[in-house]
Amino acid sequence: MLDIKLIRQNAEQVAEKLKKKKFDFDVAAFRQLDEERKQADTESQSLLAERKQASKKIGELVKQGIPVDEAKQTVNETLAKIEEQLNALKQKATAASEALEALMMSIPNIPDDEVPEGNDEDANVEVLTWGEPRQFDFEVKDHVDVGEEVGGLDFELASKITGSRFAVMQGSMARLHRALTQFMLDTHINEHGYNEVYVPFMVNADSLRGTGQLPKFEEDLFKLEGEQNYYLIPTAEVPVTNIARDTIFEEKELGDGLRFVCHTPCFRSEAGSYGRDTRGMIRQHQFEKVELVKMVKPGRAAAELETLTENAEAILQKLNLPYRKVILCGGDLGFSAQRTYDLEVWLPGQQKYREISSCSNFGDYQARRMLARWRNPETGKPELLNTINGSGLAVGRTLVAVLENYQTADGGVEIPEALRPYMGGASKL
RNA sequence: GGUGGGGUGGCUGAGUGGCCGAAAGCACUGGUCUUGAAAACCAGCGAGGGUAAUACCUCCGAGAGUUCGAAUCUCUCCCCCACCGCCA
Repeated sequence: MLDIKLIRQNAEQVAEKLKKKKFDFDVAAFRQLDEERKQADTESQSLLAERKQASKKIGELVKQGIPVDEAKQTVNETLAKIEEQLNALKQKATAASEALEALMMSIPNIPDDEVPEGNDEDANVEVLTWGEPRQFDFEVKDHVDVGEEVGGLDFELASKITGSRFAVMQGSMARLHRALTQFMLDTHINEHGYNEVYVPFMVNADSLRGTGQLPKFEEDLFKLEGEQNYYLIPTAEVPVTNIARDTIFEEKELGDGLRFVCHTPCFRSEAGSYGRDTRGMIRQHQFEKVELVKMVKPGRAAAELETLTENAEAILQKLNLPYRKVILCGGDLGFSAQRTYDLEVWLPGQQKYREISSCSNFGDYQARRMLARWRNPETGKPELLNTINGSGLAVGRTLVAVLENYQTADGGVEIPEALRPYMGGASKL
C-alpha cells in the first residue's frame, strides 16, 4: 500500500509515475472519496464527542448523589438529538473509509525512477551476461528428451496421477533435484549469512493481502475447500515475509536486517497461461523454490537488493550456468515491486534465456500493508521496514538448466562439480 | 471430537459499569550521582486517524447487542493454552 499522505500531497506526480506501470490512477475519484470520508468522519466524530461529554456529566451528577433518572433529564435533549443522526453518520463514515481502503489496496507500488519505460518483457534492459553458452558438437535435446533418455523424469505419469503441469521424478533424477535444493540452502546459509526458516505451505487471506497477492490476484492461487479459507502458497515470500506482520521490532532484534532463506513448494494455478510452456517442467502447478527474504531498515533497501541478487547469481555461477541479468521495465514489473532484476538462465534446448529468479525491492509497500515495523531509537516511534526478496533459485527450472547445459553426446548428463558432494560423488547421470 | 482456562500497550501483567487509554514491573529515552560505567534515585514513555499546532475521535482478539455510558454485562465467531480421546 502507498502512503495516503503522499498521495494527498502529490496526487498528480504519483499518477504520473504509475503510468510507467501502465496503471491509470484516477486522481479526481481519489480526491472525492477522500473528501467524502473526511467529512463523514469529522461529523460523526463531533457527535461522538458530544455524547461522551453528556455521558460524563451524568456520571458526575450520579456520583454527587443525584438519582440517575434525574441526571439523565439534564442532558436528555442533547442525547435525543445525537441519537437521531449518529447511526446514519457512522454508517456513512464506515462505508466511505472502506471504499477508500479498497482503492488504496488496489494501487500498485510506484516504480523506481531508474526503471526503464516499456510495455512488456521485450523492453526489459540487460544489465549483464555471465558465462558463454556452450557450443555443442551434436544435436542438442531439450530437457524433456534428455530426461527421457536418462530416465526418471515422467510427465505422463504425473498427468495420470493428477493432471497437466506436474512432474514425477525418480531415482537419480529425484536425487539431483534434491541435491540442487540442498546445495542452494547450504550456500545461502553458510556463505551468504541467511537464516534458514521452515514455514506453513498454506496461508490465510491476511498474509496474502500483506504481500500483495490479494485482493487483485486471487485467480492465480489455489484456494482450499473447507471452513478455513486457506490458500496454497504461490511462493515462500508470503509466509516468510508475514513473519513480520503486525510486529514492531526493537532495533537490537533487527540488527542490520533480518535475512531468511526458505525452501518450499510453490503452487500456482497458471490461469491465463494456457498454451504457454506446455512442454516440460518450465511452467508447473507445483514446483520447488529456495527463496531469499530480507527485512531491513529503510535506506538500505536498494543496496540490499543488489547483494540479494548477487547471492542468487552466485548459485548460477557455482553451477557454471550461463545467464543474464535484466532490469524489468515498468510494464513487466510486479504489482508490489519498486524495482526487479530477473536472472535468466541459458537453455540450449530453447536457444533462449529463461527466467530462473526474480529479485525485487518492495520498499515499504508490503510493510505498510502488513504493519511490519521497527522502533527507531532516534524518534522513539515505530517506523515501517523495507522488504526485499528473490528466488535463489527456482529449483525445477535449475534442474532443467542443468539437464540441458550438461547433456553429453552419449545421451547422458554430467553432474556439475558443485553438486557431486550431494550426489554421493557421482559425476554422471 | 470432549472438558476446562485464556486473549489487555514493545514484553509481563492488574483491572467486573462512569474517577480507565488503562495499575505495576521489564524494556526504552532524558536527568541526578560518578573520572567513566554499572547500580540507585527522579522524570518521560502505547498505536492509528485528524490538525498548521491544539482540540477531537478510534483501538483492551473480531463482530453484533444491552446501557445515558462498556476493557468490564449478553450473544456469535476466531485464535491460543491445558487435560482426555483419536491420529502421522
